[in-house]
Amino acid sequence: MMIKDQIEKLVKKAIQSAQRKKELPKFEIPEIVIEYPREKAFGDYSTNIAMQLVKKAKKSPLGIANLLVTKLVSYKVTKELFDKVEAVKPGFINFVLSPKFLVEQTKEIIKQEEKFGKSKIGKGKKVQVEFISANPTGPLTIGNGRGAFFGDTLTSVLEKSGYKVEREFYWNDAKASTQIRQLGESVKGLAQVYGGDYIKELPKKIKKKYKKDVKSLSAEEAGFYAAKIIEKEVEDFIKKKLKIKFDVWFSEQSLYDKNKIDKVIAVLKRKKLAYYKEGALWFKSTKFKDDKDRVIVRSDGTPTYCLPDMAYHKDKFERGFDKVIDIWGADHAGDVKRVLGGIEALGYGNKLKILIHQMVRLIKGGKEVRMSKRAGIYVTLEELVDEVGLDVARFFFLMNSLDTHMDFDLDLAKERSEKNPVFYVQYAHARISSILRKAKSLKPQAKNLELLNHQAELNLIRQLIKFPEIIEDTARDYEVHRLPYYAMQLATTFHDFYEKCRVISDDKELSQARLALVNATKIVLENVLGVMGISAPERM
RNA sequence: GCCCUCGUAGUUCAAUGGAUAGAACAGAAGCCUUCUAAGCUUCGGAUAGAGGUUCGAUUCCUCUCGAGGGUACCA
Repeated sequence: MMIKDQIEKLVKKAIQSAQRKKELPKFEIPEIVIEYPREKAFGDYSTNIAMQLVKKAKKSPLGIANLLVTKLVSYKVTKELFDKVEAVKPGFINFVLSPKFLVEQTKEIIKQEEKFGKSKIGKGKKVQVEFISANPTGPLTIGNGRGAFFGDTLTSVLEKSGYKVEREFYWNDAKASTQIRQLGESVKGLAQVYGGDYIKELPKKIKKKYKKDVKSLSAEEAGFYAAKIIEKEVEDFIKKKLKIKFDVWFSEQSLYDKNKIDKVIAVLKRKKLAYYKEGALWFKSTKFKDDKDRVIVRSDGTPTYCLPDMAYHKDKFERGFDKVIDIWGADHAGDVKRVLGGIEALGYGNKLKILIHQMVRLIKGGKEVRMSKRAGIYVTLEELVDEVGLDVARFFFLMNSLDTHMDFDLDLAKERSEKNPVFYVQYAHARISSILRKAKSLKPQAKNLELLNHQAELNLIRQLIKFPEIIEDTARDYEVHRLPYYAMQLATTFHDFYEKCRVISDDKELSQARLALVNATKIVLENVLGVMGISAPERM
């Protein structure tokens, strides 16, 4: 059990005990939040429950805190876990972990190795995460980088938390869609909807691979073949350069081929959620909190994108996922209500979670440049990765919360890449590896750990044992940017330990203990970097 | 117009309603005869503005200003 949960339990027990003895009136106990205090002086964990109970208990916050602390310190478990539990104005209860407990945890880390941080909160649950899902009309841009690295890392976090996870990429490759037709027109040279050099190359590639002359193809077919070529290139790029593995590459066209589109229409009609107006078929999405009803089949008989969207999500749920997470850019934020309404209409309730990331603004020479795939103005993700390296690119994007509107300056990114904090974290790992190489004769094992009593040593352990909580919190709230910040904090704590405590010395027993701690740190660093898809170098 | 995000240090970003708002980069000053100085130590520097709710607001509510996105029988 995680230490946070244990504290929560203990506090709850203390409140209940006080209630039984009529020291506190009867009331329903609210959720007990355990947090990390900002200041080290306030201990390792802290709760504000006393202040929350003021109204219910009709007592002063500090009075409640003191009462609870009296109860808490009388418990046997408390004595084992904590050095100090104290009530502090204005009414916080602070917990300081005991060195004994910290040392025990270090053993646990070494024992569990790469399994450290795993939990069972997702046990038995199947989750699908769909991300990137860029249109097959051109290469991935830096804008796609956000969803790419976020999605990849989130799935790793979920896997570590016990979920069975599938990664899926959705290709909007339907011949009936406007963009594929327009792509075809661009390739045939009939229109210039999509620009960029790669468009000019496509007729040759189509000829080579499919033995077709684009001139003899319809716009739809030319677009479809062009899309297939682009898809292949993007898939290779994602696999080889981004090192992201998707389990499923889903084709929108397949929904048409398998008549899944018509089935949605049938369901909506049966549920009386579709109606004809002005020659078009409308979905009554206002019934599901959408701002207005949406056309699903145009008066010319072709479906709008709403329909395949619904069919696609219906298909996902028919595959038996307990939860489906979609990661979209803010340019699709307007579709959220409609899609949620759509799946509710089809009977899949609230199993869908849509995460929106804000756009990446491209800055050049201090000025914003409008990115446009259509106009061929953009920075590709490949350019960025080639320029700064995958580790830097991943860390850079992962550091931002999805809500942040990112300003991206390629020149600045290049200039700053060598100072990217990812190196700071990796350097900690390289230092550790170096120490372990030097100490080959002394095998790092969980021996003499009780000798670890220096503040720098204990602080390091404190950071290490946060890792499972970091993973669990992230699996719950999807705030993935927590990970890089944790990694930096852990590196800082390690570097501090390194400055203050020499690992290999004449004192063999202390050396062994410190080597064990260093080894535990290596394990956690590899874990957190691994989850983020970032390498942990042995040397730098 | 309406809807969704966002506005924090010179810059790029953090901060489940909590205690003295944190980092990194940039700037100033120090630290290598000892396990990697890609490191460590110290200093200066910020919540767009105005109200409100709360014991307590960067966080919640209202308004103003500013930025991005969306508002199609385009995707």
